[in-house]
Amino acid sequence: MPHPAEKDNPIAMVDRIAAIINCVAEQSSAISMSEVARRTGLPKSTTSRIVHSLLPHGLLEIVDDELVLGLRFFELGELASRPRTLRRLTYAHMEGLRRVTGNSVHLAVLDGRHVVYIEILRSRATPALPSRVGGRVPAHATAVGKALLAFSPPEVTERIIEGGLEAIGPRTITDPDRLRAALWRIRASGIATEQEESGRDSACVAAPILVGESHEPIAAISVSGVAAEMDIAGCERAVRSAVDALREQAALLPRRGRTM
Amino acid sequence: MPHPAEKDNPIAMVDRIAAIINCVAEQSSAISMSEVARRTGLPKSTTSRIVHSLLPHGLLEIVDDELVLGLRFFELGELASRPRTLRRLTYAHMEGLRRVTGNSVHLAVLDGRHVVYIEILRSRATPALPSRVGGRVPAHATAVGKALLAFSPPEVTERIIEGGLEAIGPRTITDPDRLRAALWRIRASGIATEQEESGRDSACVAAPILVGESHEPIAAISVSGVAAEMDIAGCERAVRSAVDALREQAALLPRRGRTM
DNA sequence: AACATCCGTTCCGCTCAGTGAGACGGCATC
DNA sequence: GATGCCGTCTCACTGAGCGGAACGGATGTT
Repeated sequence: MPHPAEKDNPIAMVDRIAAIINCVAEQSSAISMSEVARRTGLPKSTTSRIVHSLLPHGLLEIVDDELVLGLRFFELGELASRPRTLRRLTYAHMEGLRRVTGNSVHLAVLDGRHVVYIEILRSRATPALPSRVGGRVPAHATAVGKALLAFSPPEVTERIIEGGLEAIGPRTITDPDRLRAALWRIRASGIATEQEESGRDSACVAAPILVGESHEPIAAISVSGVAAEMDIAGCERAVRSAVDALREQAALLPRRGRTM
Repeated sequence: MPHPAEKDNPIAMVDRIAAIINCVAEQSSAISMSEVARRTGLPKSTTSRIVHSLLPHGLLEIVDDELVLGLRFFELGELASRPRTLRRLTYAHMEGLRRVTGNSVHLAVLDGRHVVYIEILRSRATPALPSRVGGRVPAHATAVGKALLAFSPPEVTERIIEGGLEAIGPRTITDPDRLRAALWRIRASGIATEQEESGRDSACVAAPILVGESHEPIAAISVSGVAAEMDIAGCERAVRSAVDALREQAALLPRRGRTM
């Protein structure tokens, strides 16, 4: 669930369509129409009608009498400008970080209470990471997320804290005041770290890419690896120099979009 | 325009939504709301209302008071199962083709009268290709497209021919009977070639990935490069052995989805 | 200053697009 | 042949969505 559907939407139809698409998307494999109807709470006849309206646009497809996301999403995903330009402009620096540190490098943006991974460069030294391009993880439980939250407007962070801090790793920060303190220190140092907060044995060093006079955090870059094997200080220096270099391209970097 | 919107849709709302999204997608940069209203022919008030319903779902974003595709499309694009499994299963063979031939390798599927590129491995020998992952090109003008059409049901091909054969390269086949003859030969040989049909100096050798007893063409792989420098016969052999190897994974390969 | 555009948003009475309970036919499984 | 689940279709009802018009703001023009 990306956005908590804030207010009452003037067009209920859009919410129904989104519910169906999200339902199909959440399912890793295919899903039957009745199952979609059951999970969304929509009547079967309504579900059937909407699904058949989405098919000719390529937004959904039927494979073996079951629903999957359509090819059109693949196309539109490649056209989405923000992730694409972000990828393009940061790629060289990410590749450099991987080479220098020998660890995996992540690029993520903040979206509601989650971070979404835009690009991941994997290293042999840090295999089997659960992260996935396009994947979504609670922001407070990752270094990139904390880096972004630390420089976001306070009300954004508070809203997330109020929503509850779910533990996803052995040492995820779940106490509001501990998180506030951590964010404060990150805001002072410009660097966020994480150890076993997002998963067992994980460690991560991240920094936000800040642009403009308002220091808007448009994305964050991290270096992550196995906790015991990482040179934290070295990674900090490397990440810091990468985001500093990126600030010089600030004019080209895509701003965060409003979604409300 | 992906699909010609075949029949009258029972839900007009979906068509409006799709029209707006397609309009934003076609624009490489951002686009104003009034401009969307103008191009789609929708009233301004209607456009405004629908756009504001799409925002909270992350399907659209507002950047500098202009519309762009939302982050959600990026996420959903990465989740679309057909392109993703196709990519994963063919990657090793594509990489092998690039190594052996030294040229660029394309993977594409048929969608209506176009092919959509699912994966592209570029080679230094063939720079500056206009093709793009997620990009869309008229099927009859490319080797991959002809490979797919040759093994598609005749009515599919005839529908495309009836729609007119647009020229996009110096030697694009625009005559219906010449195309029918070409497809016939491709169907016999299992290999499609192309020289300056999709662009100046381009040359391409493609073969369809056929699965099942019905020989359903789920995708096609091609090797492309500069016309004058290519070893056509060598590429044919290489491509043929790649798709033959892929047929053995037939059970894992994703079927084409129905969209009607 | 006054005027002219063009922008996006909001208002509000009308109406037809979309609803959804229920019936239906098909296809397994018991 | 009975039961259960599937997806589709029908159809009378109604309220969700429509869209012309008015509005307020930003920007440019004379």
